[in-house]
Amino acid sequence: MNLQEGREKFIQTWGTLGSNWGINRTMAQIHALLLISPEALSAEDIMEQLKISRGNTNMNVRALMDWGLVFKELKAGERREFFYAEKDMWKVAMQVVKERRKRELEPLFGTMTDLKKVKDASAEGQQFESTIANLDSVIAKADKTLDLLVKADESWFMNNFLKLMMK
Amino acid sequence: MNLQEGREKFIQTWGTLGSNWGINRTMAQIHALLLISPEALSAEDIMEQLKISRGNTNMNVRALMDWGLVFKELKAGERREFFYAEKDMWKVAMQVVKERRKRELEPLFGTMTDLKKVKDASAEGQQFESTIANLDSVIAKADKTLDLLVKADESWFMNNFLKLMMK
DNA sequence: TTTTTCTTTCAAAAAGTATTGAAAGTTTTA
DNA sequence: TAAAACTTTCAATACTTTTTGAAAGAAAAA
Repeated sequence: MNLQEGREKFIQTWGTLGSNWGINRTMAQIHALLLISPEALSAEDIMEQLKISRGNTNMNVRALMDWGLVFKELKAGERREFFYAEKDMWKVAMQVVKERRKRELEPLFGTMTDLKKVKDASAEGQQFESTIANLDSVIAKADKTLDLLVKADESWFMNNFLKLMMK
Repeated sequence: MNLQEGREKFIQTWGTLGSNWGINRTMAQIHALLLISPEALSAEDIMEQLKISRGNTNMNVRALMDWGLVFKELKAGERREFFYAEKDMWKVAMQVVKERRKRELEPLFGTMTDLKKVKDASAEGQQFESTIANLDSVIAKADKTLDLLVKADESWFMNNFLKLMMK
């Protein structure tokens, strides 16, 4: 497998992986392309390399910036914008965890609070209450663990401790 | 919010959550319904409660069984099949982790092995090699961590240790 | 064996999601 | 100010995924 084939395979694999996890395939492909590009790319570059339209490129590059995975670079004497990706994959993983926690876990807390208020003496009510209480405790645990993981990334000690644990 | 409203809200929330994570919405809704049902339900029950077709019900119940989240129950003197869900949400989470690891991480290893073979002296080649090597190490770390987590579930000591850590 | 009851399959239709490309918007340059 | 160079928007279109329902299959009952 030569470089060109490798690049294509990586872009396609990352795209498939993304769509398995509820992330737009093109968004993941642009991310992959930027991850393996040594220099920041313009919208035009991305359009050409992935053979996608201008609109599609623009939308997905912005989404990637929203996720905190891609940044703009302003080149002196250049009018157009260039984009580059965070390339430290541990940081990428932490950023994704952080964002999904914010976007999905946080709204869930509100819903769980509402659902925990339901009271009903029937068998169905009992099962409902018990499932909700149990789920709530698992969600709370997951949240604490993810928080610990993300914070570890910002603390030298925990960072090393975790890396040791995962050896 | 009364029981009926709570049940509907839970089913809808679980469905949305599932589809955010690349899981068929209906599959997640059937799972939610079974999670809050004290008794095992027949295909007919599921069809009625979620207002979906027989084919859809059958396909998604089977998918849930494939995931190891739902089981068949044979009732004495009853011809049709009944279905119930594992209700311990910690076990549910572990089962999902286990399955996704098997379905997605394992095939990834093969691809990474191929991609690691690419050698190219150009700047693009250098960035490609470095991104792939870094990604490979993060994936390997994640895999070890998930393995630890799943195994912990089966070990009394690690189970208690982890629960303590996540306090 | 035939009928009944239930499960499974799958092609067609519907619903949902992503993509295009042209037009409008914005910023810089002349 | 006007033109040029680029970015953003969005309605129409294309594509993907899900759902339906009728038919076929299977197992139990008559």
